[in-house]
Amino acid sequence: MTTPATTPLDLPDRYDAAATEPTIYQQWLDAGLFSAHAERSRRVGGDRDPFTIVIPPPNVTAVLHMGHGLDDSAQDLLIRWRRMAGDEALWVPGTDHAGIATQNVVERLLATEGKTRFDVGRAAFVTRTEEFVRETGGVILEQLKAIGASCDWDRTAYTLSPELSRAVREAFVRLHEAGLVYRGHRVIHWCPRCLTSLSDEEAEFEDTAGRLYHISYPVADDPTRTVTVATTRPETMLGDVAVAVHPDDERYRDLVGRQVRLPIADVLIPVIADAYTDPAFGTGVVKITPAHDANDFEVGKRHGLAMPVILDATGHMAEGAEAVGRVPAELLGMERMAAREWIVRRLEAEGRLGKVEPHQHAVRHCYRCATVVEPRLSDQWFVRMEPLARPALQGLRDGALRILPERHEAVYVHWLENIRDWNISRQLWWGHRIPVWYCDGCGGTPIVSRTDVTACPDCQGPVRQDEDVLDTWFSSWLWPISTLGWPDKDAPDLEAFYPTDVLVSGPDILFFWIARMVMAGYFFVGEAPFHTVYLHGIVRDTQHRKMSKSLGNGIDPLDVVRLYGADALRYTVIAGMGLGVDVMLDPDDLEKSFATGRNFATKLWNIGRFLLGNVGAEPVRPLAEIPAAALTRADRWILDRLDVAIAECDAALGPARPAGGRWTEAERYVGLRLNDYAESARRFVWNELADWYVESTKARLQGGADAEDREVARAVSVHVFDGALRLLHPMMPFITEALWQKLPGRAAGEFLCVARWPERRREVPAGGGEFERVRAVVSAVRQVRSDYNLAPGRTIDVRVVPAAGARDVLEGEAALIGRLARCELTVASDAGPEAAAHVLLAGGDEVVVPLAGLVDLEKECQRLRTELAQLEKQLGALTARLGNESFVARAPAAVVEAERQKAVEWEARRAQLHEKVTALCGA
RNA sequence: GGGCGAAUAGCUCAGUUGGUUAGAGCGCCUGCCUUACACGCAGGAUGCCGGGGGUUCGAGUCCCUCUUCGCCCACCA
Repeated sequence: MTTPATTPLDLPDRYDAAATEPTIYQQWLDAGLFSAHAERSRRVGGDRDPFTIVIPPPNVTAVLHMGHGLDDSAQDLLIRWRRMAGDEALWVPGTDHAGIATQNVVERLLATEGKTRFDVGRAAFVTRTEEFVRETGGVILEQLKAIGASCDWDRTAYTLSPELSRAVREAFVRLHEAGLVYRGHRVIHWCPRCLTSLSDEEAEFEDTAGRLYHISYPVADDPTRTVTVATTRPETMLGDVAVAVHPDDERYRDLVGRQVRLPIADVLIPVIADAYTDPAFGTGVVKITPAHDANDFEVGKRHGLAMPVILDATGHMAEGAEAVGRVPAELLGMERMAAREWIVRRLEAEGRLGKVEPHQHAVRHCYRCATVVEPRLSDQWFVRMEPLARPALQGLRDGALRILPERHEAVYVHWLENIRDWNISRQLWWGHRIPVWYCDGCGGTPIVSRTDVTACPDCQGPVRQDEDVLDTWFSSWLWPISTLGWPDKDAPDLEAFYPTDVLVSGPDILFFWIARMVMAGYFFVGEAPFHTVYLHGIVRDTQHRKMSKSLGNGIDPLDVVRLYGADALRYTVIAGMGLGVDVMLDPDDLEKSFATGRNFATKLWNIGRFLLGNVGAEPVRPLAEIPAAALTRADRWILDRLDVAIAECDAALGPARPAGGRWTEAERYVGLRLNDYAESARRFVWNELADWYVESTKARLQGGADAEDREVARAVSVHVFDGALRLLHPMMPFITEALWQKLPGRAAGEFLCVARWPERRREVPAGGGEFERVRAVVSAVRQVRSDYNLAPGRTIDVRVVPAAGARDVLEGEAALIGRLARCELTVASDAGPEAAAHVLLAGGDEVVVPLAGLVDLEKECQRLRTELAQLEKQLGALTARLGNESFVARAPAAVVEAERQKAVEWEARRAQLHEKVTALCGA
């Protein structure tokens, strides 16, 4: 190894992410760079636009997985971008107490001790859970630091904190005061394992292969007749109170009003007519079980039917209210699936079982434990959603709110337009206790209160609080307002930072969380909580399966950080993050999955090592002080390319906020193309800065032949590398910060993290400029070298015959071309007679590589003839198009003009090629 | 059952309102340890843009249809 272990600037020859990243992160923290200052917000008289993101709060007991890695990388990118752009950037971190999820975890812990939560009791269980959260919770927030998340940790929130709990109570009470919270008695989704009710969203459909059982019920007053019902759930039949047919169904019209005998339970139930029945499905007769099916419940209400309960909370057979005598003794206490088997066998024995068909249907499952949900009749608290949905819909239509990708807007609208009331009570112990108290003494109306109630206001007697807790999402939907200080009306953060800006999330919680936040924002504060919803894709494995713990196909982001660094992780996921497109990673090959990011980080490091090492520590001259004439063609080119890169990155990231407060049609779906941003920045750094500018500047920086020119090269090099680091910083914060701080002229305590986002020096004119000519000649020579297998070390003679007006450029850059292409370049007036390889460039320059003994004239002619034939074909098509009157008349003038110009160029090139072929190869 | 989306190089995906010879990363092939980088450099190959039909001067892009896949929603037991 000839390279010294370290350069004078102390840049190791291999970037050590593991050693660098924690140090840098600590520097940012120590400097307080992530802390937002409310008073700087323009909304309260400051001079900065606020830019706020609230993190989708992970479950407090969660550990970081790749989904977070993606989600939080995107958020950090946006926050860092805006921070650099001069906004007062606030990223609010925090966690969610996650009612069912956390309770389940602690219950599993108790189970290892052979106990249930009922053994320890409510108070002790809650204490135990609090301890568990205190000990193990919040790990994920520490892990976020490892990936560089620039959250304002002083504002870390927790849905079950006293502050946020106060917001939850306030919200409940206000909704109640507005008549939007009510107690409802109806069939809801019940998880017999979690022992709680669930909202519609929490009871997820899953296609399941079931069976459709046909059961015949004898008609009571006609022993010769039976009616056959079809059901997927025979175990519920003991709760039947009727069978229903469609009012217009001729087959059963005469039976309506008569009775049938319910097998096994042996009770008489009526045949009723109800339009709910679909005559085309099954037999056209449906059994009605109001206590165990939401639809049947509605039918039961319409017909004033009894609602016998035959399953208990745990999903075991029981005789509840109005069901006494219906369930045979052997069945009592039997689990529902076993009961199904038992009943089917019994029906078969009694000759009541008809055909049993395989039946594919959607069955609801608990979203936390995947247990089949049991519809259950019970009393729950509900939120009337329709009034809340209206402004949320209007906000989207008005452009106060946009959702990217666009297609999700339709999903959002459809859900809100068909919104159903929200069951917010959970029969859990972990969560916000519902702020309702009952007085058993006087039995008056329930007391809904912001503060704890200790005695009945009417009779002074004892009161008891509602046993239930609120749905976890009832605290989550307040997140953008509660974390900023609501319900304090004059909370400084609320005034300075609300509404927030972008909400970043996967599409899976659009209904659970995002749409509800919008509703809460409008209802409680009167404004949408953010103007942009950015929905990214899901992380999947190579078989396109969602990464999950149970499948064991997950990737631990911390493994990736340890192996390749946070920057590599971030770059990889962001470069792969098309708008709304899933990101595919291979959990079995981290090397391959993250090579993109790791390779790019290494490249960047090496550019830095070279440039910083050769530029030295002396401050460079400001670009503005360098006369234009002192800039080389390469200098001008790379400065232009930087401007192009800045323009492309700005365009890809898009408008930070709607210019006029509302999204206009023109800008509504623009921006947040994170992968485009990544690609533009990468292309500039790698394919332009490293491949061309650094290569072409080596001699100027190292040679020292011309001290004045070296200063120019130093200044331009530092300027463009600085620009590159700024462009990359939101995506790769650590390595860019490490390099940036070593740029010459940096004072101690300066941070890229808060340096200004780059701005273009000028509009970049169209056309490649003179340096493009240099690049084309170099590429042509390299191609010839490769075609003829010339050893890289061998310097060859090359002649170039310039196009009209290009002589100065080529003569001026002959030395540079010679270095880049390893050749002795002479500018000639004609190609010369001997055997040589010829490349005719698009700009009209001709590169001639005489290679005595190597060049095969036949081959050269073949190549040139092929090229000529191809060009003639294309030119023919172009000429035909231009000769087409319809085209000329109907195509936009600019298009026609462009085609004309192209035709002129092609014709010139054709002539040149033709001449070359004639001269070289004869007719 | 309803709605939405996707189908482009071996793989993952770009391709903006129709307008040059359809691009990138990874992979692959050839040659190189050229004193920043082999996690690299230089060069290269690979596409009936899912099938069919239509609109248009012009279609990967718009319309219809078929096929395949995916997602969301849904009270047919």
